[in-house]
Order: sequence, then structure tokens, then C-alpha cells
Amino acid sequence: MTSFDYPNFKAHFIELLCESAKTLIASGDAVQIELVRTKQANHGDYSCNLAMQLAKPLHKNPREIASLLINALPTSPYLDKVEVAGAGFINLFLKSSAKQQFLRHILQNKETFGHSDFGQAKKIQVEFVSANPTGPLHVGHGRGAAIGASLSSILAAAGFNVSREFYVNDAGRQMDILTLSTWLRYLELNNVHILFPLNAYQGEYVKTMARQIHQAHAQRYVHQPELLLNGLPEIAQEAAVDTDEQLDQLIANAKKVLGQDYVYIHNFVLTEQLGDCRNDLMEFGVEFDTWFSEQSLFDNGLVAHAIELLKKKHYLYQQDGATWFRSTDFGDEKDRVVQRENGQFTYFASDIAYHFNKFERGFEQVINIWGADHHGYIPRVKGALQALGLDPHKLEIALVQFAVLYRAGKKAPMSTRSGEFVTLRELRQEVGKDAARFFYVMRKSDQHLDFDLDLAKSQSNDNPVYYVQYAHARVSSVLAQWDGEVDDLIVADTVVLTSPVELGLLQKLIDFPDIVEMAAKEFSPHVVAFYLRELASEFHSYYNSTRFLVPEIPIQHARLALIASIRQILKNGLTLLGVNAPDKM
RNA sequence: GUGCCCGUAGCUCAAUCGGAUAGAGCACCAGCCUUCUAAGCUGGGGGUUACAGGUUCGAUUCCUGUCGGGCACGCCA
Repeated sequence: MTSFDYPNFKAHFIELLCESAKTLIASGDAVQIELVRTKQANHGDYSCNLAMQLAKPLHKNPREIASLLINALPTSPYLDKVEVAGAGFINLFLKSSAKQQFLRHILQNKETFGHSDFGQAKKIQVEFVSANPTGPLHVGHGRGAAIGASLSSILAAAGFNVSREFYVNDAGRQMDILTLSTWLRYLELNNVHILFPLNAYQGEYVKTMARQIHQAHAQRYVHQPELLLNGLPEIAQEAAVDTDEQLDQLIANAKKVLGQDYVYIHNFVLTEQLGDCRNDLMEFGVEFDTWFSEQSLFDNGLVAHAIELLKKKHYLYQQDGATWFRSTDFGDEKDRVVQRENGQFTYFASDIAYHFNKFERGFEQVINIWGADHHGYIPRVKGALQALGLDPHKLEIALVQFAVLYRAGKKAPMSTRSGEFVTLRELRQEVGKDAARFFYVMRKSDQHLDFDLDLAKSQSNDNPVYYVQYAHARVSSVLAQWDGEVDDLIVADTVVLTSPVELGLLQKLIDFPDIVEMAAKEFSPHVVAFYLRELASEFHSYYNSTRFLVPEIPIQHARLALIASIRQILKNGLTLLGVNAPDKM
């Protein structure tokens, strides 16, 4: 764990108010003291609504309570003055000297500035992407990847012990469909033509994998294809298969005909797709600590174990030949099947085992980042956890809404069935990693995202990514021309930084750790993106109004200390979002 | 039809879980480069927070209803 060391004014003021509050209320009564940054300068730097919250229990006028609280406030070297305002707000003014002297903490802590012990090293797992390894990642996965990766970085900075995990759905029917699809394409290469099912994987990458198998093994996997259509209605022999039942029959036939060779093709396509996925994500700046195999849950008997546990607790029953979980006991709309009539466990069954296993591995908090289309799935998973005696609140599910691409002001079409979707790789190639990562987290994750491709590509002031990066590059450029050591600025006397712009910037820099903490608390990376835009904006304004490389050395060094600190925080913030901070643009 | 999410400036979105005069960017209008990067800055207009009630010191935020949009309602994953 990285070390950090700097004062936390907000926490300090909360402590003062807490001391003060003890004079008015019984010590046993826990009061949540909330301190917020003010929006207007004449309201001070921090504001507290404690007096208004106490008005009812104390049966007193809020302004009167505020005065009492202020009188009982311990002295502090950081506190300039305190005022009662409005309906009973307590406004606190941070001393200018405290702001000015804060710069050295930023310059000393460098990349650890912004870190905190808010998370208290709590073991937390973030599971995200977890796309079926049945084809390339598309732009929808991209958003989950960007949000998951950024959130993980933010949580780590806020002092959590974070584990990033990708759940690999390598056991299900979808993998069988991909295996079959690839084999059929392979047969085509060997001049065995069976009408390609409409509901199989149509993408070009399937043909690519078939070619790879063909090149490596020639005709080795051409086994009695004439048996493939056994059990299928006459019609399927002349027209392409397009129902689930028929597709499942094809898969069953393929397994029978291929025997062990089916396993080979299955493993080949899985390895191929997973490798492609991992590579794609790595180039997107997204990496995982664990790739957790769904198949391993079956191999290690964890699915059977979890189901057995539910059975012992009487949450299962038989109906229509299947085994059902009583999820309605936990608020779900209907009960859910965990084991099908044919003996196969459902995806839900392995998911129960998976989530049970997460907590067995010691995670104190688990976050799942899911596409919003899975929201109906939440009650049954939480219900299963509860049934297993676990606290469902320890599982947080963050829903991510779809990203809709716009090109030239028009929606870019998306269709997964035909295979004509925009892949994450194509998006990266078109707009670049930095723009993609930033755009994905610019909006609250549970909101739809309109992704403007033209804007993301544009090298103009309209593009927020470049706007922030440009601020970073500008500082670098000035510091390069100064030609001194940034570390020497730690001792600069910053008392000359007194203009409203400078004091505003100083406060903005002080806010950064609180921003990271808030983003962590609310699972909201977009908070960081907004903050960076605001900081860049205040910097650009400062840049245009003030010269830094002035002849007067004390002033020069003070201003350079300020912009060097700004640069550090821009870099730290961009790093949290997986965006580069270039020195030249 | 039932459940969940959403509705804020012309457009895209914020608003620190109920706080002060609801904020940015884009677009529009008017200005700023012989000076550290104009991928920048300064100023201006723009709102009954979809609508109607309710809760209280105080509501974009919480509750109810209406309208409008999205998603989900498989022994798929």
C-alpha cells in the first residue's frame, strides 16, 4: 500500500463541530455531521447544516443553535472565521495561509496525493465485463470495462483492498453454440455444406477460427457430418435451422459425432476468444487480478454444494420435473429454476455458487457491474445470498446503461444478431483509448450515454478529453521552459498567492481527496471526470490572466508551485480514469 | 399488462442521498494572439426542474396520481 501524508481540513472541521455539538446534546446520541463545500465564496469554504437538523429535537431556533455551536467551537490554527447565515447554516472560512501552505503536501506526496484510508483496507471485489467469450467485445462491454476499471482504481486510491475479477462463462450453452458454429464453418472449408443455422454465430471471426483449425489440422475433424441432422425434422434438412430446440439437437449430434474432438474445438474457440478479449482489454488499459472460470464451479463441486445447501434450508422444490428456488420468499416476482428437467443446472445455479464463493473467499464487499438489461436478475441473486445466510447488502450491483453511438448526428446502428455490431476494438481505433475511456465515464453510469464519435475524435476545444490533457501539457511546457527542479518548489514561499483565482485554485486542489472519496463512496467515476474538467477550466483561465515566468523570483516560484501542483492532480485524476497525461500536444 | 430506471436551458448533462440565488459544456451573439501552446480565455442572453397534488423551516431530490421515454418479464446467458 502506498503511503500518503497531508492534512484533511474537512475531517478536521467535522471534529471541531463534533466537539461543539457535545455541549448541546447527550454524548450517547450519535449525530451525523455533514460538511459540504459551498458554492458561493461569500458562504465561506465549508458549510454545515447541523443547527437545522438539531432544531426539532432541541425545540430551538436553528440560528440560535448555530450561535451556540459556534461559541462552543474549539480554536483551530486553520480556521479563519465562522458565521451563521441564512436559515441557520454554519459557514466556515479556511485560512488563506492554510491553503497556500497546502501546495507542499501535493508536491511531496506526488502520485499518492488524493489517496486516503477511507476504505480501511477492506477487502472489496469488483466484478466487471464478464462477457461471454463467444465473440469480440462490443461498445456496450466497453462502457462496463471503463467504469469498472476506473471505479476499481478509485476504490484502491480511497484505501480499499481491491480485487478486479472477470467471470468467464465457459460452461454454458452459448459456448456450445460457438463451438458448433465454428465446426460448421470448418466443414464448409472441407466442402461439406450444411445450411448455417440462423441463430448460430454469424460473425466473420467464426470463419477465421475455422480457417485456423483447417490450416493446422486439415480434414482431421470431418466426422460423419451426414449424422449431424439426425433427429431433426425433414424441413431442417432443406432450410436452415432457426429454433432453439433444433439448435440444441444439432449441438447434441455434434457432441456425439465428434466425441473427444468436440472438446478440442470447444477449448480451441474458448482459448482463442478469451485471449482476444484479454488482449483487447489490455490495450484499453483494463486488467484483471482474477479470471474466474464458471466451469471450475462445476468441476470443484461448488454448484452441487450450493444447491445442496439451499435444499437443506428448504428453499427448493420439485415441479414439472425441474428444481425450483423459492426466490419469491425474498421479493422476486416468481420462483426460478436451478436445475432443468434434463438434469442440467441453469446459469442461475452456477451464479448462486459463484456469489457464495465470493464471500467464502473473504470479500467483505462485492460489487457487480452489470448491463442495465440484467436488472430483473438482481432480486433472485440477492435472494439466494440471503437464503444461504449471507447479508445481501454486501453485494452491490451497479447497473450500467447502454452507450449509443452517434456519427454525424445520427445513431450508429447496433445489431448483435446479425453480427454487425461496432466492436470495442473498432471504437478504440477510431477515437483512441483516451477519448474512449474518458467519454465512457463522463456520465453517471446508470444514465444512457450518447457517445458522439465525431466529438471524441475532434482535436478541438469542444472535446473534454483534450481540454483536460491540454491543461496538463501547458503546465509541462511552462515548467520545461523554466528549466528548474520541481522538487525545489516544495519550499517555495507561497504567501504571495492571494488573488481570487489563485485562492480558488488552491481550494480546488485541496478538494481532490474528498472528490476521490466521494466517487468511491457513491461508486461514481463520473465525479472525477467532472472535477477534472472544472480544474482544467480554472487553470486555463489562470493561464490566460497571469504570467508565471516573471522576473521576481519569489512570485515566479510561488506560481510555479501552484501550477506544478495542478499538473500533479490532473495527472493523478486522469490516471484514475485510465487516460494519459501528455507533456506535449 | 406487471416490475425497475428516467424526464432539469434549443442540445448533451451536473447538482456532494432534503439545503442558500438550480450549475457546466455545446450552439448563438460580441471581443482577446509581435508576450510561458488560441486544442485557450473574457463578456452576454437563455429555466414554472414533464404535469397535478401531498409531506416540512426548506423539494430537482421523498410519497401519490397522470403523461412521455428506456429496459426487463425463458427450464437463454
